[in-house]
Amino acid sequence: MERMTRQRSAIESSVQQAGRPLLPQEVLQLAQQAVPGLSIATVYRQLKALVDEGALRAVQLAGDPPRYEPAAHGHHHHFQCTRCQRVFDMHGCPGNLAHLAPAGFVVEDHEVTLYGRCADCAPGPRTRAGRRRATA
Amino acid sequence: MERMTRQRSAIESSVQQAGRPLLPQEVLQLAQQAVPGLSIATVYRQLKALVDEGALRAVQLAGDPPRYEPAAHGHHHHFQCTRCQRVFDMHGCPGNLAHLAPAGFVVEDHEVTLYGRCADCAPGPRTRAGRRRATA
DNA sequence: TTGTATGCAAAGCGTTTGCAGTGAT
DNA sequence: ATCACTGCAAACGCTTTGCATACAA
Repeated sequence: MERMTRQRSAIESSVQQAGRPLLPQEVLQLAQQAVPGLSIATVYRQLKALVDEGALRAVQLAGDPPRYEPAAHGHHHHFQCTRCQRVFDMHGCPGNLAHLAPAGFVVEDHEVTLYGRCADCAPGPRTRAGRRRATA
Repeated sequence: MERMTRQRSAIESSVQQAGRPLLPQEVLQLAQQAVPGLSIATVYRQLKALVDEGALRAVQLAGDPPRYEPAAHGHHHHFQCTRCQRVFDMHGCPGNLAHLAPAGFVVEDHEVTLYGRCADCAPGPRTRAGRRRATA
């Protein structure tokens, strides 16, 4: 079975603690803080293994490379900031989408993604100079 | 400006007449019926140019490479068959999605994709043996 | 004639994989 | 002592790009 290596736990906990879906490169950078010599190949291998085991889920959107998040988060959708490109979780689900499909089509699943400005990048009166970026 | 070459018109009309978003490889195959020597590099170059000019739109979903459709189709969403992987247009739009975003987030756009079985690949009573695949 | 568009092949880029060495069990 | 895991580098698949030629204007 799977062995508990420093690499594996560093990769898994990076994703578990991130609070938003992470790119493989972001996982590498975070996990390298715990395991300096960590290679990108191991990140890819472990991310794939963790997805297969059901610990993580791949979030694929709009031509971007896949991001990874804890599978425990349950059904939800995502919001991508058009300025900083980061992806955030959204709670709630529009539901009742099956009627959009053409006649004779069977709907099994759905994906909803919103695009716009995250709280940090939003324009207008709420903008404060010097606001720090959300936890990476 | 853009020159009207055989390659360009073959590529554009392939996408215009397809009836569903096409992958670059599919565009190549269709356009090669009109221009046998057509190269994949030219397909990529022209697809990019046509998107920049506003004639086509790129449809990007779930880790797949981008597909291309006529920009004239207006706002709509897509359905991807989990069996044949083809992508189809859906008319209609759930609307009222902005409330899903976290407080302070500004929604500018949205993307909705349904997954399931297309009419050709649907299970159950409608299935007929020997049914031919829809026009590729 | 002029310069963009093309075809070919090489280069990129993110991801995957073969291999021999490392280290968890 | 095993044998899965790791790092490295080569291999991959898709897309882009450099370059000399072809051809639309």
